[in-house]
Amino acid sequence: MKIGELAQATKVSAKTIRYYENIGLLTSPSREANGYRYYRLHDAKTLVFIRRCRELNIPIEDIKQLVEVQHNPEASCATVDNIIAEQLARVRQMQQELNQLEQALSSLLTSCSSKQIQDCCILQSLKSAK
Amino acid sequence: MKIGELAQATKVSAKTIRYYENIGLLTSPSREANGYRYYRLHDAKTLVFIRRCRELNIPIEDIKQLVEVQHNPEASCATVDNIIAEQLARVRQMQQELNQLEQALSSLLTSCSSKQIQDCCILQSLKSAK
DNA sequence: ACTAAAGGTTACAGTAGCTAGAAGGTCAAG
DNA sequence: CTTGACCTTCTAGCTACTGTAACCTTTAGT
Repeated sequence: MKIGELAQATKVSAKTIRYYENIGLLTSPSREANGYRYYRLHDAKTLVFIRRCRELNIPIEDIKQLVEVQHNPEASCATVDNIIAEQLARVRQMQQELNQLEQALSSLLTSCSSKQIQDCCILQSLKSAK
Repeated sequence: MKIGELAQATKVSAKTIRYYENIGLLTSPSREANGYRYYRLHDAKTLVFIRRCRELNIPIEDIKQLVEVQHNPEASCATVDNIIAEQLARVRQMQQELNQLEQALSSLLTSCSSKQIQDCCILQSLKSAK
């Protein structure tokens, strides 16, 4: 299949597919006589795997490892485990930070009933200490 | 004060201060005879305001508006209100997405007790449809 | 046969918000 | 007089793409 077809099949844009090849996340496919990239079913599978990982916000460098580790089926499962655990920790950290942010912003928003900048409580809050 | 002193006083790195000047978030300060940047108290206040906004993850373009609007104290408060409301909406959106992510990752993590990649349930989950 | 649209190719630049590094000038202390 | 801590400018790198330009190939319609 050509890159456009692969893009449609996997819901990853052609641009992104070329980008993934560029950075070495996808192996370079063979080319047709006209220079067009020619993909097999296997490539589609890999690409869908990659898309799922990206939807989970797993960084590309980690996805590289996940893809590579699948090439030797006797490798230990620990790598996979570690990567997922790390992502989970990252996500939980972000959740905490976002909760604090939500607090701060929503208390800012409820505080101001002024019409003019000079009396704006929001700005006052942002100027003064935490 | 020189840039290093300003950096210490505001807890914004000198590098970042120059960057802010570059992108037009901070106005260019006057220079001493040797070419060093020379800052006043006012600059420190502005910079602290900016730091607080950044801690709330407010994008630089929005902070620009918040800084500018303070120059005419009779302007309407609505701009400020809108910006904060927008940020809050963004944060709440991210909270939702992160919650889903957390769900997905933590259910992945509890699922695998295999030792070898070929039997790894995590990879299996990532390969199959949602 | 001609043409226009829809695909493909490369390469370079831009996004956000910095951070790191190189190569050099200035200043105070020992 | 030299060392070290500052300061200066400029360029490049980070993540994960996306946009744009300039060009080539294939396919469908007239």
